[in-house]
Amino acid sequence: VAHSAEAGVWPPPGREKRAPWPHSEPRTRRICCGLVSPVQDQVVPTGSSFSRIIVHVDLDCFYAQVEMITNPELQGKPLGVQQKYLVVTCNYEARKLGVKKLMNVRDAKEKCPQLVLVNGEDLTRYREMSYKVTELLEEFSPVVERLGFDENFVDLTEMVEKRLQQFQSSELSAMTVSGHVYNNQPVDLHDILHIRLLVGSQIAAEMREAMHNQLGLTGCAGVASNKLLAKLVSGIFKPNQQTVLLPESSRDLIHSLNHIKEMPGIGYKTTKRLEALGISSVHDLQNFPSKMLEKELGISVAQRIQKLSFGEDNSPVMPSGPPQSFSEEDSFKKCSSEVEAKNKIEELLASLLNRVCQDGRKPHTIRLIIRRYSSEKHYSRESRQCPIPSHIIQKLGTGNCDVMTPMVDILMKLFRNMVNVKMPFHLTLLSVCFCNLKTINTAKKGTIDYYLAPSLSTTSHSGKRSFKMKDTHIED
DNA sequence: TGGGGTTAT
DNA sequence: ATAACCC
Repeated sequence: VAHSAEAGVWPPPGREKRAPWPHSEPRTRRICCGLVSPVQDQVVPTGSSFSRIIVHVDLDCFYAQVEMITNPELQGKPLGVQQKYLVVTCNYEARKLGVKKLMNVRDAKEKCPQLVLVNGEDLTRYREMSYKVTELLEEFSPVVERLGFDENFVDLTEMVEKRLQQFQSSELSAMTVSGHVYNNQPVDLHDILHIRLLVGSQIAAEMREAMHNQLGLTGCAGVASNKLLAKLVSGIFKPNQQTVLLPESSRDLIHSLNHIKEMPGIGYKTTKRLEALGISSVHDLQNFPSKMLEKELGISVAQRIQKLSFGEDNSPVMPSGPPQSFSEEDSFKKCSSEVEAKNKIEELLASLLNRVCQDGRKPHTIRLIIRRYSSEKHYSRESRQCPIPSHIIQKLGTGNCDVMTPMVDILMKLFRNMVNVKMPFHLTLLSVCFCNLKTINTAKKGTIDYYLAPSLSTTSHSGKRSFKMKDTHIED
């Protein structure tokens, strides 16, 4: 919330207009009587304490679980989910036999000849189940942030406060934790922070119960005072267990990390740069001179990750709402002709059109992404994007109009803008992305909303355009 | 490494 | 448009 502190409102600017979807409950809210903490410069709810109660919910081997629900005969057998030549995830039977995530299919079969493999390149069922989980959690409390398909953060601060207000003081001595306590730390029922975290652990248990009863899914949960700590503590007891972190054990938790690369928020690149500075442990990062770190990484990254090293994370749980983009991609050994590329692009686009149709909102931008073959060189993608012409946007929801042909034409223009088709080329990935999604305008003519609503179909009479001007220009 | 996602610059 | 991060 740091960037919206001056406005003093929830949610931060830019997120508040997101559509109420998949159901009509508000996805955003204003924290009642919010105030700005002089310490953290953050909007927080008023109440007995400034500290938040956050739960991180992490499904066990999610794709494998979905496959076992789809085909119950797979239950009890070692199961791997395959994408191309990789086992991207596997169930616990397979893990016991030595199969690891992202293991080569050949290595996995060698380790575990009985391994059953199912193809998981089509994410449709995983995506659908993923949103069912998020929706279920939103029923507990509307502020839910997705991280990938199988993890969610929920801000339980208000829910815990409400439960405590209903509480009889006579019940206090009977308060118990649900699940594990990190480090087996004793609970102090006189400590309000402990009490609030215990209530959080009870809500987390109810969430996991609901996931199991209503969706048949198991998972872990971690309860703590911020997202970083909740995420770290959720993984302590696996699978299908939960853990709460009491404040006195925060230091132990972050120092249980063996290397800074295990810190969520410190990725591949930052790890390399830190290592070049001689920083490899959490301790190293804590003790490194702040000014020097800022010079090396920039003030933003430096301050953020050094706070992380102390277990501090003031980032709010942002309600994810409906997706910001839809994409479909396919990787392959080789694509070296325009016809080949066109066929692949048509496949990707067909799937995307189905998805975008079901969503109801309309994308206003389309993007084509490629990966070129390069021996030994690391991972780089290139993309071109352009606005979707308004006459095509209009046709998007409507069934029998052919929207494929003009869209493929646009995509092939983007393609030729990136790839010189008169020269030999070698691609290993194609991806099509719809983004800049806008809700259909339901504002009534003559109302304020009608005139304030961004135009979806009429020509723009003002000089201002809502899209960015660096979009590639596609001539008809 | 796959097939997705997000935000910041 | 790219680069970083997440799963």
